[in-house]
Amino acid sequence: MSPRPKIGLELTYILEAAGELADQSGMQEVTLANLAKKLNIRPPSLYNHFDGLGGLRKNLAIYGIEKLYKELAVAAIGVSGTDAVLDLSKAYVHFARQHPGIYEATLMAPDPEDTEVQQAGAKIVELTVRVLQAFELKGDQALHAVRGLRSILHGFSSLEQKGGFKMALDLDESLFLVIRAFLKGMTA
Amino acid sequence: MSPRPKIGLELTYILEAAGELADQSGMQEVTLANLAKKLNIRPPSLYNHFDGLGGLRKNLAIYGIEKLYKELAVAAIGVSGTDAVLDLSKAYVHFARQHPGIYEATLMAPDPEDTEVQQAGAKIVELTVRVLQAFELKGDQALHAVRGLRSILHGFSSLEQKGGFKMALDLDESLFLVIRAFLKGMTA
DNA sequence: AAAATAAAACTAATGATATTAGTTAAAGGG
DNA sequence: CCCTTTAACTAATATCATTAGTTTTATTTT
Repeated sequence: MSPRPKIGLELTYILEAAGELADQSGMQEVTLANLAKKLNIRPPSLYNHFDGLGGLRKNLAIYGIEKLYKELAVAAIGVSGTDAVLDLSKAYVHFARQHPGIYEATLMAPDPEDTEVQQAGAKIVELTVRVLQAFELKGDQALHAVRGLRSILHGFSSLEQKGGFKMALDLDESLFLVIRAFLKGMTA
Repeated sequence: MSPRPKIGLELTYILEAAGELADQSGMQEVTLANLAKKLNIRPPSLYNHFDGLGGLRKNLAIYGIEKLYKELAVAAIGVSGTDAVLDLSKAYVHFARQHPGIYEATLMAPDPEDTEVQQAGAKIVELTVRVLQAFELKGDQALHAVRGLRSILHGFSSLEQKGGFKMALDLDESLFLVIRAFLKGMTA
């Protein structure tokens, strides 16, 4: 009933190529033309794998969010409390530094409200919730704290990437100080 | 020596049109074609005012940063300490909500390292420094704190805009709680 | 007032892009 | 061995940014 399977594998392969393109040259260079050139096929052939440029962006966003989640998940293993949050934070900014294009893609889905995109992001939220559970925040406090931590991590990564931090001041030190202050103030 | 002056005014007028376009339809819709249509001129005519699409993005970024700065500056008048930081934060997210496209443009300069873009951004950094001065942070602490506050404000605004906060939970309450926790932890 | 100048519009043409339509080759299931 | 489906292809179209060269027009200068 179906010849030439391995579609799932093929798509992953294409997304890996797109991810390399993004990391090397930025998201504005991941066009169907450039991606096709890298894969040695003609641009229209890509429509067999996803729905045009928008489809590519959506798939690449999900691919990136899941890739980020995997790295965050291993960073959160075997630690708890403040250390767990710091390790998670370190892993987050490390990912953004090592994969600037993929991280950028993470936020460039044509429709952020799309179910699949939301589901991928929800896993990171859940992970953050678990890591913050050790602080025994009561009621809505826990949910507010998740928003706060995510804001810090995304804001810091995004500003660092866009060259927002000009001072000659250690970046990781800034991050750790902010995270520690946030946790201290949240639990006090 | 010069006919047809008023270039400065013209450019501002064009940027206002581009800003409306951005706020109404998002930055992906601010193309030279769409902008020219809105202004009732032909796309090549825009090259008399700035250097192509990249030039438009750069100018719109500066325009947006300065517009944001003005609103932040008035919000920081007549208040000090925690209240000043909260008012500044409120004004920041309010701007991002009211002008999503212009806020987006703020981060879409072709070269964030560009001198003019950096200078515009520096004014916001200086304002943040002044607002945080009441906390009498010692040494590098003050600089780290500026990075922290900017990370929270940008991260929160960006995630809110991209639909990152799905929980039915008051947004402003989250922001104020995070800011308060950050300040408390920073000064403790 | 007339001429010179410079800004800012225009038309026309080019190249890159995404996209659609319709076609072809090939691999695996029946 | 044939059929079906996948995934490639070619050809054509529309939109976009951009460049080159031209024209209009207002202001400045003579």
